[in-house]
Amino acid sequence: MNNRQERKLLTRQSLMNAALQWVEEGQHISSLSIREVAKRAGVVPTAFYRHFSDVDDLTLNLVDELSKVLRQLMREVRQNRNDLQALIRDSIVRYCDYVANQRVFFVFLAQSMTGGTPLIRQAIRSELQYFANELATDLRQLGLLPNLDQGMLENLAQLTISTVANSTMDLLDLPEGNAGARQQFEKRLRRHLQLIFLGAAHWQATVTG
Amino acid sequence: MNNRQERKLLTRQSLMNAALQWVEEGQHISSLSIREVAKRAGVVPTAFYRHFSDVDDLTLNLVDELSKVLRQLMREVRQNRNDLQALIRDSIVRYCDYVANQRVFFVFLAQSMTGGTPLIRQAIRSELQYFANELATDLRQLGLLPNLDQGMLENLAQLTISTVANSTMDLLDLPEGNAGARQQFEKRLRRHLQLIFLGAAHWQATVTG
DNA sequence: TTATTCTGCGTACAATTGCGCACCGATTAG
DNA sequence: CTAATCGGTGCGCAATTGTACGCAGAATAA
Repeated sequence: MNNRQERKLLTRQSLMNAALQWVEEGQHISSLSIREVAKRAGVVPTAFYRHFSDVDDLTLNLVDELSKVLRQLMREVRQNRNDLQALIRDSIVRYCDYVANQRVFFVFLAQSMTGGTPLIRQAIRSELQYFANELATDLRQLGLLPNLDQGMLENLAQLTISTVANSTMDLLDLPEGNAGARQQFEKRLRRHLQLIFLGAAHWQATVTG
Repeated sequence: MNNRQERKLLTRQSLMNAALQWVEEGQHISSLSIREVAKRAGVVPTAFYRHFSDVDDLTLNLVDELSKVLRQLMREVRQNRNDLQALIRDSIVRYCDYVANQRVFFVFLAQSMTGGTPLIRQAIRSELQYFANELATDLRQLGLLPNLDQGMLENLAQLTISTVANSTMDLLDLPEGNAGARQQFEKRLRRHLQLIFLGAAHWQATVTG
């Protein structure tokens, strides 16, 4: 047979996919049993333990795995532009498209952001912080917002990322195939980001609290 | 014996408290079984069905129940002020205090916001929208931000509410008893809200996208 | 080659699960 | 006072759960 590591990685992927499938059916990952996920992966229950110690462990690895993919997405969404308005608009459109095409993915992450163990939540928080840092770097390089010091730039980036991240569940819950609702959502999110960046553009030492 | 309805309401409360206790122990509400919650409530399993059809039903009622309490809190946090900066600062402090004193409460709501059934998520969304509307009304009455039309005022309120709501999980995950981290959190949230309201103050027809 | 190390399989068992049923005793309605 | 109502009890049963144990056969190491 093939390389043993490959085989192992394959069933590992099967288990992870089975877990995502569970989430896709509207279930919460925490209500997934070892037997159930093993059955869906086409594996005997005890085989599960060759890969993960329990469901929480699987979940944590799933977060790590999906984080890699997310970073790839973020690299694609990043784009050099000088027009902040167009940047906001295009980024939103791209992001929404991606979310729509990778529903399970984001449902799972949204669930885990508030539902997992503290360890899992921490992992997702780190990931969001990573994105915020990348955004802050981009914004600095673009040279817009020269009035912001490093600290405020980071605050701005954090707020931006968390605003987008936390709007994701709303996006996921939109009735599918309803283009109107989708456009309305995008417009609202755009307004929110515009508000934030407008505030950033006017930030001065005036606010000292 | 006492009034029958009172007795019934009492065990109903017991069941709800038992469910919250489950969450308090770090478990997710979706992994709660009827037998478990009944045991904790000091009731036989089948008695559960006299009150709820299943755990989802209990969860939904729990959301409704807690929403009432939340509205009460919000009324307390509301306060007439003319100084926007002080309003932001004080509201944050009050909110954080409340969250710290009612942990389970908010952990449960945060969980359900992303983890529950679509119905439950919808219920929480409605609640947040209610708060946003109240905030919008308040802002209008305060007469600050006369430059915003009704639509943008609602956008501002939505963004504010969701920013606070979504920062709650971060607050809950702060190491307890660490006043420094707590202050740092409050400062960050304050900066975020300041950014938003600064943007609102400068909002004009300039942005038309 | 031989020996070892894996990975998945099958069985097994006690604990827990949802839920149906009959029952009982107190409250309430007539 | 009588009878219906209704919330809680107790039992039972089939299904599902976590996890321990030994086994087999392939990949790897010697």
